Formats: sequence, C-alpha cells, structure tokens
Amino acid sequence: MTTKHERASALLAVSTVIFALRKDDETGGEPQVWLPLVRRIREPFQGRWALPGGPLRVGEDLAYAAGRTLNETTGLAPSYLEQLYAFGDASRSSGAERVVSIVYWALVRGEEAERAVVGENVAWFPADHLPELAFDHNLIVEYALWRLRTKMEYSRIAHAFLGERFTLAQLREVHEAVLGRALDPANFRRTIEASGAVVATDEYLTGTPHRPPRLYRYDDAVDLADAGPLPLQQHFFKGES
Amino acid sequence: MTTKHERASALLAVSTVIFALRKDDETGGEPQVWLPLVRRIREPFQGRWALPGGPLRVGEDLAYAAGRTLNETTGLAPSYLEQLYAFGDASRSSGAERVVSIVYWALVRGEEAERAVVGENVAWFPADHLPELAFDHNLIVEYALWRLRTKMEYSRIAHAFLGERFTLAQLREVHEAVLGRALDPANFRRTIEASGAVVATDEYLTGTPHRPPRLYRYDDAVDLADAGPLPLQQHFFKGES
DNA sequence: GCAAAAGTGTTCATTTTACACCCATGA
DNA sequence: TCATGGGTGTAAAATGAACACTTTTGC
Repeated sequence: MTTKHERASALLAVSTVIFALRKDDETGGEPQVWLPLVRRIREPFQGRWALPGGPLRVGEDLAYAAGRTLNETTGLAPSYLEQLYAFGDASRSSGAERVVSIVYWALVRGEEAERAVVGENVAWFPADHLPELAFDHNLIVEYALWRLRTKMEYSRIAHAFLGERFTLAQLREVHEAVLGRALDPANFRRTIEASGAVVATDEYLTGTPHRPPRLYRYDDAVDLADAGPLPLQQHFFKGES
Repeated sequence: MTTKHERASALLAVSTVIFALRKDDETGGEPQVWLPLVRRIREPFQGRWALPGGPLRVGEDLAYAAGRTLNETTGLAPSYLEQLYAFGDASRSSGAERVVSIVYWALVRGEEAERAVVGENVAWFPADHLPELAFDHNLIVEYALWRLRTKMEYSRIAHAFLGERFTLAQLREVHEAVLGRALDPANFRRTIEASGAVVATDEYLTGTPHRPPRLYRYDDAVDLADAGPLPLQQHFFKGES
C-alpha cells in the first residue's frame, strides 16, 4: 500500500510539424500543404525522414525551443505556433533515460517558404504523400493536419499563411489547399465578409491580366486563432540564426 | 554561434481535470458539471484548492499515471481520458529543478460519482463556480471545459457519462448539463437518431410514473470519440486502490 | 380519466449551395 | 472587343427551431 516509489524524471525534447503552402513544381496548379522533414543521421531509424526538432536547453521555454529548431532547419520564422501533444511514455525511449517530447505545429508564410533553405538533410514533402517516417511521426503529422483543418473552420489561422494584405481569392486558395477541395468564390466571399475577420482596404492589386481585386487586411480586434481560454504561444524569430 | 548548450531535464508530474454530472443537493433540479479538487497542504498555495495529481513514477506511462491519481483521489475509474496540455516552461517551477506537468481531462459516470469518496482534503465543486485555485488551474479548467463542450458537438463523449443502456432523455440531460441550456426533446431525438451513434434495443425502462422510455445502447462500430488520428489513451481501474 | 413524459408530425425561419449574370481590366 | 477572373443577385435545397398533437404508462 505505502510502497516507496521513486519519482520519474526525463530529458526534454521538442519537435515541430511545419506547414507551408507550395505549388508543386512539376504539376503546377493549385497550391498544396507541404512540410519540411530532416533525415536522421543516427540510429534509431537512421536514414529515415523525421520531424525537425531537438533537445531542449537549460532554462529554455517549450514554445521558444520549438520556434528555434524550426528556424534552425528552415531559416524561417513561424507565423503561427501551437502545442500539439506530449509524448512521454516510459517504453518510448530506447535509451536508459526517459525522453519527453513536446510536439508543436506551426504555419509559415508562402513567400517565405519559397526561399526556405534546403540543406543536404532537409527536404519538403507534400503532406498528403509522405514516405514512411521515423518513430510514429506519420501519425503525428496526420493529427496535426486534422487540427489544422478543424481549426480553419472556427478560427482565423488561414491568415497565417498570407502577408499583411491579400485578396479574397488568395484567402480562398489557402482554404482550398488546406481543405483539399474547391470552394465557390461567391459564397466564400460572403462567408468571410459576414465573419468580420477581414477588413476591406481602399487598395487594389494591380498587374493582373484582368479586373484588379481589392486588397483586404486582418481585423486586429479579432484574435488570430480562438484556441479556447488557453493563451497562445507565439514567438517570432527575425533571422536570429 | 556554436555555443555549448547543456541539455534540459525535468521532473515529471500529471494532473487531471475530472468531470462528472451531479445534481446540486440544495437547489436540486437539472444535473450540472462538477469536478473534484484537492486542498494543498504545503507551499506554494498552501490551503488553496487544486487539480488532483502527483508525480510520475519511474517506468509509469503518462495516461496510466493520470488514471491512477484520479483513482486515488476519487476512488473512481475514468470512462474517458484524454491528454489536455503540457506545461513545462523553465520559469514555471519555483524550485531548482524544472517540472513538466502533463494535464489530462477525464469523464466519470454519474452513478459512480455519487459514491465517490470525499476525504478531508477532497471536495466537489460545480465547474462554473470555482473558487480561486492554485497555480493557473482556473485557466486549465476553463480550457478543459471548452474542450468538453466543443468535443460534444462532433463526437460521442456524452456517452461516457452514462451506463451501458440509457434513454434518450438521459442522453439529452447530459447534453443539456454540458451545454448549460435546454434542448428540444423532439429535435434532439431526431438529431441523435440521424447520427447513427446509438442503436435502439427492445428493452424499456420501467418503473417510471409515466410512459416507459425505450432503452438505447452505443453502436460499437462507431468510435467513442473522434479525437483525430491519434490513438485514445484509455485506462480502466477496477477498484485497484 | 388524468397527469406527465415518450414519441411523431408539421410548419416556419435560417442557412447553405448552386449557378446565372454583370463588372472591370489587359491585351 | 474579347477573354478572364472579380464581384453581385437570386432561387432551390438542406438544415434547424418551434410547437401542436398523439401515445402510453402509473395513479
């Protein structure tokens, strides 16, 4: 009954599922959800692709570490960052010491994703067609994708893929890429305008071969994402590498 | 640039937000969402109410530890258990060593909650009217409540509050208690029947002062809760105290 | 029979979906 | 002026809310 139990401790690590929208270089066409992976250079799962991440440093906050490793692998700064899940079962670690991994998911802007660094052991993959990853990372990506898609319906995270000003067609493209299906432009416009999340500016995007679309901006009065009562964990890394 | 960084480690702990439906002993009437809290017997926040929980033991899995501490404080077994959030920022711990807390939320059945143990330092509170809790536990409970209410709309977790067989009126009472508002019995019946989540049995609940309602059961072919692709972490503690 | 909850039917309002059609610009 | 995406209007379809009404039991 009153057995003496020793208290568990663990090493800490973070991983991050990083989503960006990219047009497939070959097929072209509509943008899709892509994510960067890193190749493991040691056992276990040596040679397999895995989520970017790494150990937590002494005194470092969880979300900060997630943003830091994201920046180290892509050279980018997250425009959205949120905790996904914590893995810490005793059986999970192969070594002697237990390792607790806190997994985050992040969004980065499209233009930035274009100029993302791609090193020897970093590559981008379409989120729907991943190879077999290390550990249970396939499952984690699926869960992150589910969270992304679910959250798009009741929050404004789609804006995290875009810049300061954008057309409604661009915003619709984001929704279409994430949901994986086409949306009616007319109905989409009305839905977004009714939500009050965006504000029309008096600027127009010129240079298009056709009628110039109006530019919109976010309504700063509305939160970026309704994550419930829990405070959002957002950090920005301005070329801190 | 290539500074040597020491790797962070931490002690591990779990806490659990435990929800049950109870009728207020004084006002009676409709059941509401209640949860058990424990009084802290040491600093910091000595004397304040806090979420049940405790340190993780060596070799113990996270979800198992959540179910164990739940069982230790209430004598009950969770009918639903899911991870909520991980707290592990360096500044959070007052002591020298960092502490990572994994918070779970759980549902227990109504009848069982009735016979839950209430010790000297354990008390049940209505979830909507909590005192000022220790740490940031008020915020955590709010988040768990938000998750419970959100999840009710697209999953079958309401069933976790009920037994094997139940009437549609009982199921409606659960929804009403969680959502905090009355629902139209006729429309609720149609909605539930259309969802295909429940199956009508050929049994009826007798002993009521009026027309005996039909008993239903879960459709085992449908998952209890659509938590996305991540596997559910469920454990059952059959009087293991 | 009466009261009360179980269960069914129907109407009305609202939202969603589909799609026709006009507008404004570059070429 | 023509092609094309931007933007508006509108009707059908689906959904949701409200509520009248019938059924079945205990008393």
